[in-house]
This record gives sequence, structure tokens and C-alpha cells, in this order.
Amino acid sequence: MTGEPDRGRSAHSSRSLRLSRWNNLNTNEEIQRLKREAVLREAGQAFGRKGYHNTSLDDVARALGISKGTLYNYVRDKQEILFAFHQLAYDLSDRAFAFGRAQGGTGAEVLRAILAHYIELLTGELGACGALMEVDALRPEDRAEAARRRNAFEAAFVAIIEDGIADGSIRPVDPKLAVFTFMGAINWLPRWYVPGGRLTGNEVAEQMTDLLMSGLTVAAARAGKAARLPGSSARAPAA
Amino acid sequence: MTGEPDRGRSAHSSRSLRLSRWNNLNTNEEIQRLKREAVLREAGQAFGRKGYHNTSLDDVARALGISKGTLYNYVRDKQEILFAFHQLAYDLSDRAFAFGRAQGGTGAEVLRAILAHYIELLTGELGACGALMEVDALRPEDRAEAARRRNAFEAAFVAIIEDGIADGSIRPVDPKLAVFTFMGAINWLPRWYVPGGRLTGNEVAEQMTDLLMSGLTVAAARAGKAARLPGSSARAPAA
DNA sequence: AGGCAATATGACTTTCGAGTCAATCGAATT
DNA sequence: AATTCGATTGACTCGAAAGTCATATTGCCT
Repeated sequence: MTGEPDRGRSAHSSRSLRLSRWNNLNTNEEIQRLKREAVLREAGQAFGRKGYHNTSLDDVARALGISKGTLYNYVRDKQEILFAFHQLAYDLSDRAFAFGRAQGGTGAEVLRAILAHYIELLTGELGACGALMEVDALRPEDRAEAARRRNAFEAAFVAIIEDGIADGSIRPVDPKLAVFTFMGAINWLPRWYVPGGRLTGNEVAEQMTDLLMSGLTVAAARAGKAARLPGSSARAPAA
Repeated sequence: MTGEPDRGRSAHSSRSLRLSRWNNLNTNEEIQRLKREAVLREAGQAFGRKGYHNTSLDDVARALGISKGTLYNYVRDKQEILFAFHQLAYDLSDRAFAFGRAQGGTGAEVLRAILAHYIELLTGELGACGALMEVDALRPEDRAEAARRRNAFEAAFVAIIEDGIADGSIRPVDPKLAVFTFMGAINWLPRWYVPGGRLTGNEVAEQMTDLLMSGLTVAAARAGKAARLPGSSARAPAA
């Protein structure tokens, strides 16, 4: 984002390496940005797992092996961190929408692509969707921007659903209700998804999308896109 | 819940009526309970709308037209309020499960009944589902009980889905992922549902359930139970 | 080696809201 | 009207966490 990332000056590992996730850096003036990102990453993880208000910046600092004072060299305050994640979440959704629209197809196909892409991106940035639960803790100035982007996001989401209804690929539902329902499902992610766990981000994305698009009932199966599951016969437990 | 509500002694409006939602009461010893419920109701509304941590008990007291000190005559502390809503949410889910099981039918039918019933109950108790977002703020002793009930709830939910898969009424999905997805959708309710708004609680319950059971795509429509919507022809906007 | 600039520290101040309590109020009873 | 006792008040304490800053440390450069 800040012009050239100042490449070169690579083999230079004579730095201290004292701290767990700190200080294994490359160049000297990008350090600021990288450290800031480390703070954001750690904070985001904690926000997603425990919630914004249940996470103190002392906690975050301790997790990084630094002191809180140091942390404040890289972020202005706690609310700035929260706002950064709001921005990130909406940046990711913009990417997902661009991706889905580029795919083309029926409304249902576009929506499926958007959802899968968005969910997969979010599994890599759990702090982002965790942050969306905390609109009220934002700084008042930031809240307006967050509201603007949320409204744009919801409107785009509604529009895609309406497209799908118009072209017959989505059945007539209340688009707003569908958007809220889906957003809830997605924003809940950080409360149960653990990155190294049973399911990969990609699996979660595929399966959740499938669930949201096709529901649970049998007649619904695979109306959206091509088959994905390898063995699709019911693996019924002994009844 | 506490035996007879002591009917009679009705025309007795000589009470003070000073406060907006306070003090228009019937008998004299049930007052405690009613006032407590008023506190819980008001707090729950605020928790659902703004979140637990963004709601001060001063806010709640002011909304009721009383002082914070008075409020503490009816609840022990803020965490007790939160726990009360956890209990309420799980009580409602128990009722929903009992209702659904009593209906009988295939797994999908039972699940549909449970979901619709649960969602409708929750639209009347938004504080309850808002509270479920705040496990970490519970008193440590209460957290164990909350976790116990959450686990029981999730297990029952998973079991119903597995029943449905076994009897062929639900397609093979990852039951846990489905539960988490649904829980997210439901717990997000208080962030957008407004009681006197465009949709009634019953409408939200029906439509959300339909969405969760059948998804968005056309092939999915109405696989669960009998038809419900009166005019089910597509009301597509002018294409 | 020595000096310097950037970075880190931890003890400090500040803020906010939970929870308390002595004083006050008010309504039923005598 | 006076008494009484529970209900109510609002000013108080207290604790936790945000945010600050003078000092110490680090590592780079000559």
C-alpha cells in the first residue's frame, strides 16, 4: 500500500530474535508496518476468541511478549484496532463480490461464489468477522464509515439475491431476512472455528456455502453448481 | 411460575404511578418478582441491542426511571442478569425441543418444528439470544453451568440432524457445522430484528426456518413440511 | 569504543462503570 | 398525626483496564 516495499537488503539476519513472535524481520523501515500487523493479528485473534471487551491490551501485549507501552507505538488506541478490522472485513467482502461477479452466471451461482470466497477469506482473518459484532464500541467518527460500508455491503448482497430471484435461480424469499440470516451465520465463525482444527478454512467455506444455498433437506441437494462431495451416498448410522 | 398470581384486589389504582414502567402493580408481595422482571426485560433489550458490555446498569436504571441503587434491590449484580438470560435461552430451547419431538415425523420435520418454535420464542426474548454471545463475561461458577447446557443443546441438535440423515429426510452434511451455522444465524437476531417492525416474530421464525431448512436455490423449495405461504408464486420484480 | 536515535519499559494517571450504603422518602397502620 | 419499615436515592468507593511518559535499553554507525 505504501509504494515500493523496499526490496533488497535481504540476507541480514543479525537481528536479536529475543521475542517469540517479534523481531525476526527483514528490512529496517518496513519493520513498523510488520510490527503493527503483528499487533493487529494477535489482537484480532483474541477479539475473535474472547470478544473485544474481554480482551485487554495487556493480554495482547503479553501474548506478543512485549509491554503495553510498546504496543502503543504501533496503534493509536484500542478502538483503532477495532476499526482496522471493520475495514478489513469490508475489504474482504469487496474482494469476494468482485470475484463472484467476475465468475458470472445466474444470481445463485454468483452468490454461491461470493459466499464461498468471503467465508474462506474470513477463516484466515477471524478478527475481522469478530469485530463486526462490535459496532457500538467504535469511535463515533469511525462508526459512520463502518455504517456506510455495512449498508453498501447489505445492499449489494440484497441486489444479488434479487437478481437471482429475477432470473429464477433463487426462489422468492425476503432478501433482507436472508442477508441477516447469512451474516449471522458468518459472523459467528470465530466462536467455533479453530484454524488448525478438524476442518480447513476451505472446507468450512464450501460446506457452509452449500448449507446456506441448499439448506438441509434432501430435495435441496446440489441445485447450485456442479457436484463437489466425493461420495454423496448417505452414510446412515445403524438405525 | 410461583403458584397462584393472587388474582382479585383489582380496582385499586390509588398507587403512585410516578414512574414510566414502574409501579403500576397489583398485589404487594408479588411486586418484588414483577419489578425484577422489569429490570431483566429492560436490561435484556439493551443487551440485545447494544451488547452486554456497552450497556451500563445506569443506562438500564435510567430507562426504567429508577436509580441504579434501586436496581440492585432486584438483582445481585450485572453478571446475574446475564446468567438469567443464559438460563432463559436454554429453557426456551428445551421447550422448543419438547415441542418438536412431540410433533413427531421425520428428522427434518422435527427439526423444522424445533427451529421455528425456538426462533419464535426468541423473538420475544431478544435478551436471551443476545446473552448467548457473552459467555466470557459470566461469573466463573455460572460459566460451567452455561457450558453444560450449551453442550447438551448442541448434542441434542446434532442428534436430531443425525436422525434426519439416518431416515433420509436430511441430506448428509456435517452436523456440527450445521449446528454452528444455525446458531450463528439465530444468535444474530437481536442485532437486526425490531419487535414492532416490518416482520412479526412468527413471520421471522417461519421464513428463517424455511431458509435454513431449504436454502435459497429453487430446487430446494418446500421439501420439509406442508405448504405454508398463502400465495407462493414468484413475485419477481420487473426484470 | 562511544555516541546517538529509535525502541521498549513499567510505573504512573485517568476514566469509567460496577457495586455500596447512610440518609431520605413514602405509604400503610394505628 | 405519628410511627414504622421497606423502598429509594445519589454520592461514595473500588477495581480494572485504557492510555501516558520519563527513563532505560538496544543496536547501528562512525
